[in-house]
Amino acid sequence: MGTINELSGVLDSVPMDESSALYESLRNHYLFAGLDAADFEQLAKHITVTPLEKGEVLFHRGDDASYFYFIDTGLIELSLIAPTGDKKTLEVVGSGRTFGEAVAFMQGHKYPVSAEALQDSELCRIPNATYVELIRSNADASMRLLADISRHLHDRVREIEHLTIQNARTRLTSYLVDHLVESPVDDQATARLDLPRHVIASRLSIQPETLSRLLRNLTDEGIVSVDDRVVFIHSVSRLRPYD
Amino acid sequence: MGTINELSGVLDSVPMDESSALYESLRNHYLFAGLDAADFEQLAKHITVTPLEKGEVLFHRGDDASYFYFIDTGLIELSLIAPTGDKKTLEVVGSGRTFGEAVAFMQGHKYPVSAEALQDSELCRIPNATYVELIRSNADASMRLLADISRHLHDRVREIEHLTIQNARTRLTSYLVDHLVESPVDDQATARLDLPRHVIASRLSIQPETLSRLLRNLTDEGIVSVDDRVVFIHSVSRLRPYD
DNA sequence: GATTGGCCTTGATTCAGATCAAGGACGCCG
DNA sequence: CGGCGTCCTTGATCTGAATCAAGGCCAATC
Repeated sequence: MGTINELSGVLDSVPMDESSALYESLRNHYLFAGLDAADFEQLAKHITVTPLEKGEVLFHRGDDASYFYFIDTGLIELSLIAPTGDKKTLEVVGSGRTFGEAVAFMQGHKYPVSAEALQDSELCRIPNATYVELIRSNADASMRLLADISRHLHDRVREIEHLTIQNARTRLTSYLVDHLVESPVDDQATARLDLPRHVIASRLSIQPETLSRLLRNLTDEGIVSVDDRVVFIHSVSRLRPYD
Repeated sequence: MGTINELSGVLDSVPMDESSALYESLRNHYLFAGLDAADFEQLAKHITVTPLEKGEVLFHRGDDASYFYFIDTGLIELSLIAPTGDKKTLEVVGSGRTFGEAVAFMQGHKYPVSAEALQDSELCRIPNATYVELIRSNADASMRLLADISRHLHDRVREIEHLTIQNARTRLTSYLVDHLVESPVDDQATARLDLPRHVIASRLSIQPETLSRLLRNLTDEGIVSVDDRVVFIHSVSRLRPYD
């Protein structure tokens, strides 16, 4: 697994093409939609596009944070890493989403998590300082950013809840209902496990072996059927008895 | 343990006295310091003062959130409560601090935690809507609020780190060094356990029995001495070998 | 077709921390 | 003084999930 830092990454990065589809999708992202055209154009001048290969680390926890990122294509894992090497995946972020934007306002300006590519990816690198300057004078964008960061905060509170007052099995069943391909019909539904098992296990704060055993238990109890990455849920209500 | 809701609480609440020391301490709080005098005066008209007795619940997780709070005196516990009745204390907030301010920007406007008084307390109730309206037109206050909520977010990430890649003993030693009465001298220091043991245990996501045993282990190993609420640390470096 | 390596599952065992049960130690109140 | 409630500690036992160890499955490569 290679490691790059933000500086070396700059070597591969190029200015963003101002007439690209990427430019438009950034423009429409809710963190930028509140900016007026002139402001956004100004910001765009400072945005560069960088590729990141699968397995490469964009930044480590504790690195100085001068940028946040928008994912054009690919998949980025945000995680905490113990001195022992154990890893806890906090979040996996995909195309069209941003990560690292909350760090711009933290004292110290260090990333609180590490970021690694789970797939070959294309990222837009947005300088914190420029963005902060712009939204300072833009109430609409400020409000959107406040809502965005508040949502992150709420997500973390839910995560802590799962970790402390729920057990591994409940975390898995929550994960399953959060990943349904469509709404349940007739108390039945299908979930897709679109990530490697070990990444899902880390997200749930369990070992891959435990994930395997829990899925087996649910299968043995006749609650689900597992076929590779597809989990067919025979009874959502039996899967989640306390809803 | 009594339970009130925000509505019934209103009965006891009174408008804030505009020439009180309380008015000044609110004025100087960083969430309000960014407002100009006229704006703050406007906001103050909507702020009321409410007493809360020890054991009373101010709001439950899931309640509609229309207010956030500033603590004049007292101690408020913010917690998650499982259907089984198990409780996880997320944070204990004391005089001069606010809680619930991030909720104003969340979709749904529900409190993600419950709030209960650990001591008789005096709170200022600040209406979200009024505050949000004011900071919308105040870049400085917006930036402070962004920093505030980002710090909360960072705290939660650290909490998750403690819960997932550290064990109970490490959580306790972290708690101890976070609660030193002054900086270590000569590798020695003193920590105060200012909360009831069961509240500390909940904050650390362990049982009171486990807390007791861990303190005993540290004592047996000669690393600390415990005298009621005071923990004397004979060797900070032995307490925290990985710093 | 054999070999290698990545990924996942399965079984056996261990362990950290919870739970259950039984006392202290203290303050408070009659 | 004795009784009582609250809070904390201690010991014995249990258990959910981790760890250790082995093997299965499949795709890529030679």
